[in-house]
Amino acid sequence: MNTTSQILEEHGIRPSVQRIQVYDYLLEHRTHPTVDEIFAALAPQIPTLSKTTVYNTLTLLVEKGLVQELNIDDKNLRYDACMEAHIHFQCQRCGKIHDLPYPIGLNVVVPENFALHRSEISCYGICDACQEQKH
Amino acid sequence: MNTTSQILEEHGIRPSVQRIQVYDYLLEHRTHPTVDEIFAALAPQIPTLSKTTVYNTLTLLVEKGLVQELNIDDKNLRYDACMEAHIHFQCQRCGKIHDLPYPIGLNVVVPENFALHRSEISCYGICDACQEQKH
DNA sequence: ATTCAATTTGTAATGATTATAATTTTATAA
DNA sequence: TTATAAAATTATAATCATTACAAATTGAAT
Repeated sequence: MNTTSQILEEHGIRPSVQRIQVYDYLLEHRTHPTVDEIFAALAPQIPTLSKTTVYNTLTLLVEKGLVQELNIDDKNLRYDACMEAHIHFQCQRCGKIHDLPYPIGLNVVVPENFALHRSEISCYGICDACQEQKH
Repeated sequence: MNTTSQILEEHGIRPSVQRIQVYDYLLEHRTHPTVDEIFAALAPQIPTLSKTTVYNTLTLLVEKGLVQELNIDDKNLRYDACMEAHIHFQCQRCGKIHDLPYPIGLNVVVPENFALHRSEISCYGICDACQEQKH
């Protein structure tokens, strides 16, 4: 098994404490957190941590293909360390983002003269937990 | 045939000059414009126009189901008066957003206890025009 | 130990969006 | 038509996520 540090190195990222912790946080919390949430979670453990570093680190992780950036939320960018094919569902009541399986048989195709780098499928509605509380 | 004014009324929107022009602009410009682009285009024709009004109008048009709000661009919200099933492609070089046909046979499904209101498919890559210029 | 590059940090700037309150317009009805 | 209330628009200020920038720190290499 690989340590987080090794995974970073394999992807050409020097494994600083900050980078390890940010990536670890994303690996362990599949909540699609915002920058603020990541910063708030790590700040106690890394007292000198700067929010700029969280931004820089996430940009780097995305560039190196370890993390994906989600545009699903119109307020904040969100980050996801799961790179397997899946789609997202944001609850319009609680705001939480849930993973959903990738639609079977779906193959996003673009015209010949377009080069497709990535695609993102975002769903919006009311999640299971919020449905129950309805009243 | 229906005038823009009539369409607005049918959707419970009082057809003010500002609302007609914003909606008309979206109907005639399938460029998925930002609020700023819409404002800049209409300001000459409506000298007193306020950007707040453009925001308010777009929110209203979205609420009433005449326009959809796109999260595809991480910088700005974008608006689209086309409500037919289709997906979007943003060029990572020029930033333009192109319409693409909805993938055949695709049916986005969510678990039973989730209520799906809408979904959005966003593609990223290099568009046809930018491919050619490559060098 | 010294030097250079990479990384982190703090602060300030930017810019999109929202909040708020005042003003104007529109509809209604006395 | 005039008075009044509601709706819509406007201008301004506030908020807040993100980016820019420069200084400080760390790490690696000679």
